[in-house]
Amino acid sequence: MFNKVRVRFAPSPTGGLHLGGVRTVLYNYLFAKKHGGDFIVRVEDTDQARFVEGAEEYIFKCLEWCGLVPDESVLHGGEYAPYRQSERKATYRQYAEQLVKDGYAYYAFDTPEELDAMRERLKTKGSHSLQYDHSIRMEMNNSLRLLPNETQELLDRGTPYVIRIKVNPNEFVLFTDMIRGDIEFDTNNVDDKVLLKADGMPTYHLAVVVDDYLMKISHAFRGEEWLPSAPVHILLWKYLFGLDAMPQWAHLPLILKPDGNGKLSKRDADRLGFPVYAMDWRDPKSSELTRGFKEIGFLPEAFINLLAVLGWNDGTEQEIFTLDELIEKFSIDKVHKGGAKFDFEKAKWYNQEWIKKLPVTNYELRIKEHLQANGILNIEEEYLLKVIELVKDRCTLLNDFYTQGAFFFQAPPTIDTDSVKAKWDEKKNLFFTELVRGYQFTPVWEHSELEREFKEIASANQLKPGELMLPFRIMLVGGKFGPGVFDIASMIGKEETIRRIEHSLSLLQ
RNA sequence: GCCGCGUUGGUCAAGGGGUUAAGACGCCUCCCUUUCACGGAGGAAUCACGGGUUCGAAUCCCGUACGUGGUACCA
Repeated sequence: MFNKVRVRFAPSPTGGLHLGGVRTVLYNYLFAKKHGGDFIVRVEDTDQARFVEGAEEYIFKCLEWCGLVPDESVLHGGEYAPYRQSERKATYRQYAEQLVKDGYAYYAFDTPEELDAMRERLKTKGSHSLQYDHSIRMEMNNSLRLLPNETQELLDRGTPYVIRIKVNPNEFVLFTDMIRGDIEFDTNNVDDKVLLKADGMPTYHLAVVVDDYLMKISHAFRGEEWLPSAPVHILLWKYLFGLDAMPQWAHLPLILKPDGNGKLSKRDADRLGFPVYAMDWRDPKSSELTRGFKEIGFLPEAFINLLAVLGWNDGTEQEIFTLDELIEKFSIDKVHKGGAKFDFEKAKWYNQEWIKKLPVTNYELRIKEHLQANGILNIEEEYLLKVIELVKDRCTLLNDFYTQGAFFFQAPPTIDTDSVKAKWDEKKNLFFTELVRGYQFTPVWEHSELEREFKEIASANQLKPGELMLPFRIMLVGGKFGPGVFDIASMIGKEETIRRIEHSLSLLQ
């Protein structure tokens, strides 16, 4: 009988939720749901210096938007509460002390200045490593070097200290990563990481192991940037709970910036003009706003979809997946080892596909919001639906519905008369004057009737419809884009059509 | 510097000893369309490099290069 699958996403509430973070959530979620397991969100707020107001609520809002609902979290409750590490502070100390007692960890009293000095010393000595490790620890101010009574005295005096893991040299730490296979670390290269900070908070290293144990996590997914510290975690598992209880690890590939190299960061987004955060994030200190995928006009279905296939595919040609399909088809051994460069063009393509795939009613409200945000009020439901149907093929983002459809609601603010002027003459002027007169008496204001009449007046004036269509379009739309002209005319109605023709005519005088 | 991980077209990628090395995005050409899109047809890679192993390697092994991550009382 296997233990129940339990996975966790462990964000630290320090700012916007990065794309890579959402993908980590997604893979966690897919894996859990595929195996009938639980998806837990645990807030890793052990660094009080980096705490950011509102970041936690923001993360949950992003997850909600994405449709990735946790089974247990600070918000959703659960039997392993609390799910906020700052509220579990006392627990970690207990385990840290236990490690000291068992000889796997020690107290270190070195001040930050002393640590700097130590690194400086090693640097000038030409050392390969500047780490606080087995090679240097007997020269430092810690309970390993000090006599027991000296240590006790420092402790009694309330000297600030940290607890560090004692990594033995000349050993090999081996483990099997679900994505990368067997990985081996030489403990000579592993440093004595701080487990418990001077403020009594655990570092990530201690907290992740303790909580994964206490919360019965079965599989641990995290970014590749954690790989180098994996041996510390494995050692901790060995010393504290035994390797048998340890979850299986999976280190996910990174999402790289599209140009150059390196991890995709918020800076790149600003530079290249696309978002990296799931939703808008406003920094409470600087009040600087960083745009999110949601607000820029992405559908959550598309966002999830494009993230899922950035580093994973099911081996077939399928590219469009619903969440349910992803749950069904996801498998960890199809996840790539190498990082993937993020391609915003392809991201937009996914959104476009989802706009086409989803029923309009799914996102109609969001389009309405975009229109309203741009000053188009008084939107009638039925009319909006027709507009959406007419322009959706040319929209990749939700706010494209404004640029592609605004003229259905209001006269274009500018008319591209330059595109007309070159071939404009009195004959055409006359044609449109007659068209206005004709349209005034059109009995049925409808596509085919309008087109029939248009062509009739054209041939009466010995003009080809072809050379009149573009001017007509520009009069109604303002530029060279949009659906069929007669569709537009029939939509905006007789009065408005005539008004726009006359307005353009006056501009062309 | 040291340690780890990675490397198939511009990008995402299939492919795991014998293939004309899929497909998608983007780009270009053409068709459709009296606009723009949508849609359709086509064009562009010998798999980082060098050695092996093998009758045969993008696929296995070893080096090198390059990239990337870590090297904090941050996660």
